[in-house]
Amino acid sequence: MSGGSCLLLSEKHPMATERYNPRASEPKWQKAWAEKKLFEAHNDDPRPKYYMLEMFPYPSGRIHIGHVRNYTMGDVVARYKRAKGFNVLHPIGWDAFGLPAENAARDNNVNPRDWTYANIKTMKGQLKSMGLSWDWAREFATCDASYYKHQQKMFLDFWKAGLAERKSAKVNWDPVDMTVLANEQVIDGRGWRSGALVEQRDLTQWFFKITSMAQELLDSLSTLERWPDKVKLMQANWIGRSEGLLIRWPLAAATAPAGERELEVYTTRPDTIFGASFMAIAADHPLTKRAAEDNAELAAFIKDIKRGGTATAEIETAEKKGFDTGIRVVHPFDESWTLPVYVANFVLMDYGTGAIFGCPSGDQRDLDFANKYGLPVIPVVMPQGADARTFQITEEAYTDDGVMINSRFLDGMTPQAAFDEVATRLSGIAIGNRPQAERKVQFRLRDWLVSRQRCWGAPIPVIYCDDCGAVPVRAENLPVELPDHLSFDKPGNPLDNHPTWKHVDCPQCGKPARRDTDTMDTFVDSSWYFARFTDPWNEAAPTTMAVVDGKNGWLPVNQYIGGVEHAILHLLYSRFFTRAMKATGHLNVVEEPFDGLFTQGMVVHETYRIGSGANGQYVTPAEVRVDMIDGERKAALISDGTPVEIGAIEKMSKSKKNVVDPDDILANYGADTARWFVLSDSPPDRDVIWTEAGVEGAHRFVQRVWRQVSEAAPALAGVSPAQGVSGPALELSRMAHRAAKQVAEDIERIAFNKGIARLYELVNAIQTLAPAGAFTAGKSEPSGSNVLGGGSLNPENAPALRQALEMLVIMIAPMMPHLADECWSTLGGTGFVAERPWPVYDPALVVDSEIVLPVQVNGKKRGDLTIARDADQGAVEKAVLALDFVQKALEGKAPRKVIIVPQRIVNVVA
RNA sequence: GCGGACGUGGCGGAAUUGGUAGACGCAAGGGACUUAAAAUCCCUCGAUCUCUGAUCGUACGGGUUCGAUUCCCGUCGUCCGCACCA
Repeated sequence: MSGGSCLLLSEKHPMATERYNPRASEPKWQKAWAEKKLFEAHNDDPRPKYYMLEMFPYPSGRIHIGHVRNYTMGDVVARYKRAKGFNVLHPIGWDAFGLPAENAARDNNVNPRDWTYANIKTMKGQLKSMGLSWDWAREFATCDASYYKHQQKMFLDFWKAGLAERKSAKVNWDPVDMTVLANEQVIDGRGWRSGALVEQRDLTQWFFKITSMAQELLDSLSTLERWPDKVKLMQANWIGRSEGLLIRWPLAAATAPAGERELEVYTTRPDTIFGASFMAIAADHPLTKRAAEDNAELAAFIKDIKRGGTATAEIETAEKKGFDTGIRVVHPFDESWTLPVYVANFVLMDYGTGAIFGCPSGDQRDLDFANKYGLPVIPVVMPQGADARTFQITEEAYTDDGVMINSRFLDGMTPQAAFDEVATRLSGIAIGNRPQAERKVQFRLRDWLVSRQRCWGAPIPVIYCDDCGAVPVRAENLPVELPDHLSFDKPGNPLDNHPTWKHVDCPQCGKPARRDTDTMDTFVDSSWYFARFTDPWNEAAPTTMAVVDGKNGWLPVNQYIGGVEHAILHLLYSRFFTRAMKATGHLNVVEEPFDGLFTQGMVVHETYRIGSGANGQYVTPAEVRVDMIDGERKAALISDGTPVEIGAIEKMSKSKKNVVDPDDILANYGADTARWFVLSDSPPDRDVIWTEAGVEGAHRFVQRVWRQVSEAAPALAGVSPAQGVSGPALELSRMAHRAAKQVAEDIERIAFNKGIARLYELVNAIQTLAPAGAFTAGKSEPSGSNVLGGGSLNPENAPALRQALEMLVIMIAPMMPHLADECWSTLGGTGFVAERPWPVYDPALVVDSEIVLPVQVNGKKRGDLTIARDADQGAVEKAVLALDFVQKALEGKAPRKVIIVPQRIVNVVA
């Protein structure tokens, strides 16, 4: 066992059959498929449509093993669906805008465009060697002007429709990437790409109004039956709906700054209103600003918490701090009850109203705050059955359901009833022209900030004129193309620094004006590419209404496959974009872009390290050999035998060096072996551990199939396939037909590992019933248990063997398409396997006429009963009670009960 | 802190609605073939014991059931998402 090179393919064999050589075979078939345009879909093909899509790659330079797994899975589904008679659309393109190109451009003094297209060329070559059944005729990159032109058109359409707007807001600023980020792109307070602590800045930027669809995006999750629950839950949490009450608290006149009358708060727990003991408002709250005008101490406090609070991450860990403004509010249900108003560092200005009422007994954070500042703690909800007179809250808030106490007219109610009672009463009281409280649904979701201060993206097609303001670029002037030359000499956005690009005349008045030098978030590019694939040739419009969706259209994507890391960002944005496209006339009916979603696991690998601690150095699997020494796996450097420590199994990463290069695998073993390996063993949604031994196992299987087929082929020349009727031929047909049924079901359910196990079983059975080698070598063993007779293939059995092998070849084709075609042509088949339909199984062959029923006594298996499949319950019971071990267990007594689960099991209760 | 998922041999994992636990693969051990190696083929492979059989066994402790890997309650552990969201 080693992680190093492999010589398998260069070995010479004196045996009759040559080893299968993927290096010769795979390019041959890839070329033949391309020439036949086998995988190009036609929009006017009358067969039922099936749209199979994998998340398209970013052209980083080289493919990684995760691509191999993702695209193999999609290819299995695409090839299978073709065999099932569908007109399959299986396109590929490039998510080609983004920061790595800019960084490469800056560091190596190249044009980001050249860098990107060179990478695409390299990766395209690599991916083509995998034999994926993609429709390359529809390929595009999002950095093609012919693509982003339409995106710019849709941006303007969204603007016109009120789905995009320019507004000033507090935004996340990434100080390393020097750009703003959307909320979704801030992870643990850091930029999703740079990892830098994100700062808050007030800027005027473009937003897509995704919040206007918050309710709809939430509700429609329940219609996505073929999405993982996990992803739906993550989206639901992200949208973060809550139901509450907006309550206006009058300020006590003597304590309020001049002109200030009330404080409006949002709460989801109005039932706890009699447990309120303080109000807390954000540092940015207007009332805070008023209060600080003549309170230097407060002003200093605000300055202090704002300094600590520029970075989101710091807010999260900061100690809870408050400052009593001296302002008092009056309790809505008791004019004589006033509560202090604090400025607190834990209250966020951009959620709710930026103000809360604190109920210490029902909220841990409020309790901590109250204990710190000596504020009252009044229990208002207690568990069922507790004693209201003695129930107390000291260190731990009570947040569960229960009974209302210490709450006057709410006492004895459930919190839910109390919620409604408070809502009803306060809604009925008017202050000025408005009720004192109203029900309000609040979302956590914020609008999608799409402006980026970057040069390698789709330009925002807006011109700013001193007189006319923000003016859309005229449709006939689209696309707004990026300039050919970009200079990274100066800091900041090269588009902004460009000497001429931004200077244009106002489309409205003709006066000199300036372009928007921001580009769109690259997640905009990937929010509609799936729609563009349906007709990438349309120059006039983003989509062609006749084919994009609806009766004769492609969308929604039937099966989408990609990484779970896009569970929120890409998938939520795409769902919004699809709705926005429908609203602006770019789609007919579809609102959900992806009917079926599958999130595949990662490819992980052991790590290898020399030395430990700070001196430890990771080494690549290719440099290491692993041997079994005294039952223990030991690793050492191949070069000089230096001992190497075997570390944890982790996601492949450059820093841990636990990467395997797909190119090496493809060169050593071929695409089919790589494809087969990434599909076997682990369920597709879980991580798969890459091991050299596993790859070699996959390669052994490739050779086994080849040997089986190629050695039987001469004996099968001129034989027509047919089902076997008896003996080993019948058994062979049973196995093949059963596999045809099961493998299809497994692929439909995206359980490729199980389908592969079935195929192993089938090959094992074929090998037992028709031993390879017997056809060519003179040393066969004639036997009644296989299809041979007298040392060669019994002619009576030949049709069944031919059928089983043909079925096998068609069934392995989705996973190992090159080997399948090589086998197919060796068997004398015409055309390509990809043109063959999926084998139809004979239902009579997949059920046995006799079944083996396990027999339990008192729930423990004691033996089997072989009986006719259609035997009735009475016959089964009789036969069971006659069994030796049952008789013995019953000791002559009658059974208390006999439970017969038809076709499954019998349990005798003694 | 909140929400969710998961826990099965030496390893990856099967077991479709509660019905034979360990399919299939990997690793390991033994054998055949070979001058030798590779390749290939055959056999063994959850644990224990009084070994032609029996007992135990799906993280741990309970429960429901004729029957539990599967359902319920509790404990422990691992992973993921969100996180001062009022």
